[in-house]
Amino acid sequence: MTDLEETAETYDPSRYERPSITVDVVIFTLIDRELHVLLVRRKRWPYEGYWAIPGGFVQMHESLEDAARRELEEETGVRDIYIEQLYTFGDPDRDPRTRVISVAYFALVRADRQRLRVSEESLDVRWFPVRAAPSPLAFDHDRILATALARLRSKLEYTTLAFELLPEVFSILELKHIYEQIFGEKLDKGNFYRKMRDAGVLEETGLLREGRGRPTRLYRFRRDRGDGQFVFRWREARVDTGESQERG
Amino acid sequence: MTDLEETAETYDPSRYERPSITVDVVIFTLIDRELHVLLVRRKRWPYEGYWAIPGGFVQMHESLEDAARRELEEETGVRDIYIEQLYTFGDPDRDPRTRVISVAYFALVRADRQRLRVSEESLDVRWFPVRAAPSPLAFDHDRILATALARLRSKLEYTTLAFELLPEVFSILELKHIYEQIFGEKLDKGNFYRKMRDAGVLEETGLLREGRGRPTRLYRFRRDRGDGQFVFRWREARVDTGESQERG
DNA sequence: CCGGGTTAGTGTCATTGCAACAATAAATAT
DNA sequence: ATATTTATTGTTGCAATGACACTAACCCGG
Repeated sequence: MTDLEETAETYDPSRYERPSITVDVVIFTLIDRELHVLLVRRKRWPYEGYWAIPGGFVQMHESLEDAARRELEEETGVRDIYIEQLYTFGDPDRDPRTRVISVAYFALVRADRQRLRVSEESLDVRWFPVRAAPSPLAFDHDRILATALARLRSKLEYTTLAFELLPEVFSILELKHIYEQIFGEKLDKGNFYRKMRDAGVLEETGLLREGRGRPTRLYRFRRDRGDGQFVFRWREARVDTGESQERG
Repeated sequence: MTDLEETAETYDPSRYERPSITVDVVIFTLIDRELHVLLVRRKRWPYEGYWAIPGGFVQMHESLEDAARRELEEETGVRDIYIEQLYTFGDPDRDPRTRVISVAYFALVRADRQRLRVSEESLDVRWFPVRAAPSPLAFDHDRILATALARLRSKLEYTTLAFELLPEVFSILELKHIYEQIFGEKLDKGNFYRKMRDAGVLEETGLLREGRGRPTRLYRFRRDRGDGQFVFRWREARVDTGESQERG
């Protein structure tokens, strides 16, 4: 029942008709304090000319996450970033050519690390503000994008994920801006300060940034902490991070 | 880059070497007030004689969830239950025969619905108490089981999932027992009562169950509510529900 | 019929977390 | 100087929670 059932001798991989497997990677970043997503414009049928989430085939020797990282690097030139598996989309008719099952990943890139590189396989590659992304996207990619956004929102509440979107050094109010952007609601300045200070995940750099008003203290994210008891919670509502099911 | 790149004419599915795709389903239920998981004993190489999580091939025409439900029914005869996608496991060497990618699902069956049916494809099929499950399991199934348990624990905190493990009609203290079992810690009787009563997801049946002491009031789960603002939270700690990443 | 055992269910209260919002601090622009 | 802008800290009241003590309803044995 489990997995394949042949013995070593009788097993023949070509006996079964098999779906194709791709990984698609939803990459978010922050540009001009706004959340952006990376899309590529398709060169060929089907959905020629449509924008799509970058992705590609899983090769036989690499793990799924390796495949996602490889595709990501081929697409953007960025490495060593935050990435996690999102959901696997496998409706029989999501691709008109053949059965294609896509393991979707979800990635965050730092604002100061963008070195976008256009691939030869597509017409164009661009960052879109998530609020102004083209629609519809190719295949079921609208749904994948929506799932990624839900996951992002959900995890912001109880992880330290927001820091992955910021540059090395940042101010508390820049961090607050991210939360507001992604939650789509205003947060109280004072309460935000307190919560962040007390969370113990910020390291003071001693740096100041001059501006129109009082200069801002700049902080660094303490990676050593954070992956522990850390829980933000800004409101009661919970959104599903997975799909049908979860909110988890 | 996204998905396949051939045109209609040049596309040839056999051009690429492809992994095999299976679904594995981790099924939990409650027997004698204890959490159990369904395992099957393998008949053939590899891992002959080892216990494994039930699963099987995805057919070309069916969705992943349909595949999971079909396998589940073939294995247990149970239908119309709670099921959700868990995680996709795809390490290149997780199966010694060939590359096999497994989309794992996570299911809960009601205690009063078990009609276990042994399949012909395996030596045995049995419910194991999760605390006393055989180890190691076949393939990477220990890891899959651990992931499912983490997801279960996590979702109990903010969903109404616990009810899926109970019979139609139950007492509040039975519900409390589930939480205690799965969280592995004692909960306060009084606080539990209040929380459940105020959550607005219980419907009084008027029924009583006689026992040694004072009779218990029996309740029904209000499916109409629940999938809304409903949030239980019994402690601060959060565990990841996915894998590397989540808790979501 | 009375008191102890057992399980079910309610009340009380002090602590904590958090949100609203007011106040102060440190710079720039005119 | 004084207004303006942005940053940071204080105060306060409410609501959720946890610890724990208490009451309720049944059985049973004398």
